[in-house]
Amino acid sequence: MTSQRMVIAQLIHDSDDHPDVDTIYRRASEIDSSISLATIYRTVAILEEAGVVEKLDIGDGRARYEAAGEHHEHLVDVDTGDIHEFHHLELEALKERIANEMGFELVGHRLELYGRRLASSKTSKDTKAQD
Amino acid sequence: MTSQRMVIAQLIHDSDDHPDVDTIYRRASEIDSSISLATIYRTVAILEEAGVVEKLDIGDGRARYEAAGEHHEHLVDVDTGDIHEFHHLELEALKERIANEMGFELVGHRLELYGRRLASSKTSKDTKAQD
DNA sequence: CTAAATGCAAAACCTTTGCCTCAAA
DNA sequence: TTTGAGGCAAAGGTTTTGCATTTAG
Repeated sequence: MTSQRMVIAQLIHDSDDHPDVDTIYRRASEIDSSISLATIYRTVAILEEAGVVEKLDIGDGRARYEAAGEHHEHLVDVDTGDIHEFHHLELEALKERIANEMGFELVGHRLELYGRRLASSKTSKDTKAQD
Repeated sequence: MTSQRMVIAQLIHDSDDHPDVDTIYRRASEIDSSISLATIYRTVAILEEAGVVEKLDIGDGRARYEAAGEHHEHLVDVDTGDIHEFHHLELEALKERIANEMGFELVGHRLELYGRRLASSKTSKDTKAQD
């Protein structure tokens, strides 16, 4: 509705990395220098609530955000901090099945793999699992 | 080595829930009222480093700890906040395989499922997946 | 015009750290 | 005694909030 909100939503949508709030703040400031940190926090909360963005927690103590959409998982390169996305149907199904086996309906999940690049794949920076 | 450290280690080992630092602090205080919060933080960090306890992050902004040992995953009941543990070999293998497919050696992972108890299982409070 | 959103600054939370004291070996 | 651990309180980093002001509809 407001211009700030559009700037922030657009910005997250255009980001193909996984910016934390401070990064979003800095990028938003370049577009509208009057935007405040508080607005970033309030807006990402609203956007998340609305299902427009998704919060990501890779365990470094601050929230990251990405555009919502095709749900994918994240593999964090422990040496570089790079986040690689992947999508795995078998995994999706398995999570669901496990929840059901335990008597639950799966309403959400959080998964991050932490890995170190194998020597044999050092040459390919963009190896992806089935996607 | 010190009495405080033993109290804390013992306490976490005896807890079958997943206490956060403040809870550990309160429980430890009952045993030794002179223990300080700083010591809890320093000690859990050391115990984690030593592989004696494991840090758990269920996304509520504070760290929880449990005794290390058989690695299991957690399913959080979104209605009650209860944490249910499960162990699933197929999942273990799949995570490893996905990392490898992406050219990584899996060095860690984090998984939580968030679920709502199915009506059909409302009677059983202790349903477990294969374990 | 009216309600909602923003900015600013203060506060709330969890966690870490400096420094001096105390305890273990 | 000597080194490491603990207590206390202050500081750090991230996120939230109160309140007055501005903006959208």
